[in-house]
Amino acid sequence: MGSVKVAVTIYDIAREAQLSHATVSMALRNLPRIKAETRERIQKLAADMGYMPNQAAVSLKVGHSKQVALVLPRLDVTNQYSLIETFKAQCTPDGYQVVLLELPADAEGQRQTFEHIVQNDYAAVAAYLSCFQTVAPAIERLLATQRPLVVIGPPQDMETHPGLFTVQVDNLTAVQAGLRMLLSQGHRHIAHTVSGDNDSANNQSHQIILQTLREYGVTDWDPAFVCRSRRGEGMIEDGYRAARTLFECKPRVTAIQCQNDLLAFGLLRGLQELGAQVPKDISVIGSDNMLIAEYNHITLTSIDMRQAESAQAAWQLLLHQLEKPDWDHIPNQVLLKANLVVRESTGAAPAKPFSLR
Amino acid sequence: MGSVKVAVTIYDIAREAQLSHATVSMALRNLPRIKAETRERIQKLAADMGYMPNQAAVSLKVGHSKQVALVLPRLDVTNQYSLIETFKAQCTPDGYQVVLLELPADAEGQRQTFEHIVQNDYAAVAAYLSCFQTVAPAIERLLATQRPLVVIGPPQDMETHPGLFTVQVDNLTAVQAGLRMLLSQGHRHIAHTVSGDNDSANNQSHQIILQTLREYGVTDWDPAFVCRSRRGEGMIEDGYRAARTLFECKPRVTAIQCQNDLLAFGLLRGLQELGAQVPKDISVIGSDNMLIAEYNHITLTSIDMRQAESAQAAWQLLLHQLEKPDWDHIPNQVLLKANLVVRESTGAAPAKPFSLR
DNA sequence: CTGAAAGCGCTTACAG
DNA sequence: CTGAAAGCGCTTACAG
Repeated sequence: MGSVKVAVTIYDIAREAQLSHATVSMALRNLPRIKAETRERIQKLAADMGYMPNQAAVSLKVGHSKQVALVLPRLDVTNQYSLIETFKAQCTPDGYQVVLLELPADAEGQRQTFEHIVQNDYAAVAAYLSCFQTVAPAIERLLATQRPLVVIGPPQDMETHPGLFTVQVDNLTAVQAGLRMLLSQGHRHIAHTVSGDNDSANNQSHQIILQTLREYGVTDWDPAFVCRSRRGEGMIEDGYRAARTLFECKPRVTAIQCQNDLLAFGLLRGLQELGAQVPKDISVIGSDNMLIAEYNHITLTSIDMRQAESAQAAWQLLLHQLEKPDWDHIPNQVLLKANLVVRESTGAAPAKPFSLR
Repeated sequence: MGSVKVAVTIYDIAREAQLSHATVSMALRNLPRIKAETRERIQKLAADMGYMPNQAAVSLKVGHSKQVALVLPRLDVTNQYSLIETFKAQCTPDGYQVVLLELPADAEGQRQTFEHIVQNDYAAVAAYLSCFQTVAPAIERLLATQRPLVVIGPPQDMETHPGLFTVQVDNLTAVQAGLRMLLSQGHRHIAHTVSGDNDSANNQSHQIILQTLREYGVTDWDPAFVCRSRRGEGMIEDGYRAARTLFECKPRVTAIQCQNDLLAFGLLRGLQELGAQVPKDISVIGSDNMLIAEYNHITLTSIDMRQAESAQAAWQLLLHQLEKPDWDHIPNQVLLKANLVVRESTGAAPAKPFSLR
């Protein structure tokens, strides 16, 4: 039988130091009330004994921890890489630990995740969302706990709640810029991937596209290209499959705007296998501007969603609220604009649209 | 002033129900000791009042939570995607919440991360590591807390500790298989990327390569191609830069084995810009078998690190230990073998090695 | 400058 | 079947 080693507590230190546990607590927290000499003695003793504060006890007493939850919808993290990195790089120096939570796709899983957050005393919460509506009930629940909460993401369907901070990344302007570029290059039959999901960001992009096409007099063409798009890496495969379907459903297509770079990568491979050349036969635009977009065989025109800046803004909002809470204030909101990054995958419209065999 | 809303506790429910808080607690935990009628009444009341247990209090009392920490070295998660997904998919049905923690590259950051874990009552911990030595002190610290801990990863430098479970993925055999394939295809001047870091997995791969080359009588060639390789997405860029250097440092090279798919992707782009064709002029092997490897313009030969199976094995070990702890047992260990997946980026050696302009 | 006491919200023996 | 009590490890008024 191994001897059961129990964690050392302030009581153990107190006994050893012949002091009260309250004094030990204060000494460890470096309160000036305690004589410098005693403070040092205790701190040394604590270190020697391998003392580590029990955060559950601290949490229970003070009502919150030094942990910040970063909630992400599926960790298809390549495109969220800089978001996570930047967020972490900001929190750490301020003394907070970042904990990542994946938000499942199903409503029940989302409920559970937010329940977990409510039950554990996170100091603050940042959630990256591509669709607000589905998680609205869960968010509501969190808001009741009076802890700083920021929602980051493109959706324009975000609701304003007192106490809810938002960092919105407007991608509609960039989507429109991409479309206008294509139109100016002679494209008329431009497809836009739409997912079956209730993804508001995607829906809004589509509305803008419809509207812009109309402005340019394109009325005999339905841009909606419905294709399955799982979240996460599976999207690559979905894009791959979509290549063939694209020409079947939209025979005259010469350009396509994808909702995601992963989908675009899969699509590029699919197009290659069909013998369609990019951008000679068909132009492709992605979204998220993953680093790999810049290093692909055919570099990918994409939309930079300003992940790093979002993370920065999000943490600033949270930190401000953590340092001087002000709950009866109008919800604070940061707006960023996504950028179109033009690369090799887009070009002049072909004289004749590509067709299968 | 908004009214300060305090969370509802079992005392609030007790008052409302005219019962003791102990009874409420037991009723909520569904103990059969409490009359079914009262149980239901209380549970309904709790739901109506929006009661949520304070996990800090529970933790403090019972000594651990229902959270499992999954520690990953940098969330360059594309290649860890299936690991995370599989792990989560396993824990959730068993009633555990997975929390992701990123292990920083610096020793101090690693210490902090493990300190955080020790201080918070995670039920169990799984850590994916590519190098054991650097985190050994931090692991030591964790082991003292007597909570199930499993280390997943390729490093063969893992130490055995009582109470430490390991899931080792042997990639050496696959690395060797890749090399032998290249040799059999006529390659002799085969490079292998080595990072400056103290990455034991990488070092061991290199030893195997040296040895295998010697077995095949290749003694006039140093395979070591030192190239910077940051972790995370930056690796793509490092690979891109490496293309030019490769031909400068290793003029007769006809094949290269990369330590990571991201590095390989960057390299492929670099090679393309230099006018080197893959695999006609040079063969490339990656590692991790990211999904995108299969959909690249030139599909990438890579090494499948069996991430999903690792995650599965890891959770099985943890769960077993959580259900019937047995600390005085010899450390349990699972061994998986990585697979070489051959695709388009490798082929017969060229008659004449490629050279810059 | 230090200590005794109360309390954060829960669970679990121990009585009744 | 239910309740009163003790205690998990801390922090923070309140006394001295």
